[in-house]
Amino acid sequence: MAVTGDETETGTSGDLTACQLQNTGSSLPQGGAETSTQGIVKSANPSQKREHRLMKNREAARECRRKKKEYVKCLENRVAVLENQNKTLIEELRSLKDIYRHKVE
DNA sequence: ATGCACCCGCGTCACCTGTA
DNA sequence: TACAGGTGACGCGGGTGCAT
Repeated sequence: MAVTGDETETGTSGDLTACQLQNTGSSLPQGGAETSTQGIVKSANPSQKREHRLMKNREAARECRRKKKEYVKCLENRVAVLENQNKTLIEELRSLKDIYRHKVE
């Protein structure tokens, strides 16, 4: 059979998982005694806490968008690969039908 | 040059979910 | 149960292409 000239095999090929939008789980080391997650002192005043929260969220949003963009790009690549694969298979089917027709004639 | 529509990235808020 | 992180939704400002 051999899908000619295609790097991926038929069906759900391996790199599907490469497009998964997963949590990288930034694994922040839980800080020691007085600090919360990232250096902000637990006893910080409310406005400091708010600033810190906004800053963290800002970064989180940036990262989230970056990952989403990467994910979309990955899906687009996969679409391109599958479209090529589809074309190749259609072509193969066509030539097999041709061969078969000549045999029965 | 200018007005307009469209796109993109950003910051913020609100909500959800997982974890200690 | 409080807290932190991820993400959808919203509004805003700047860049770009196009018609006038």
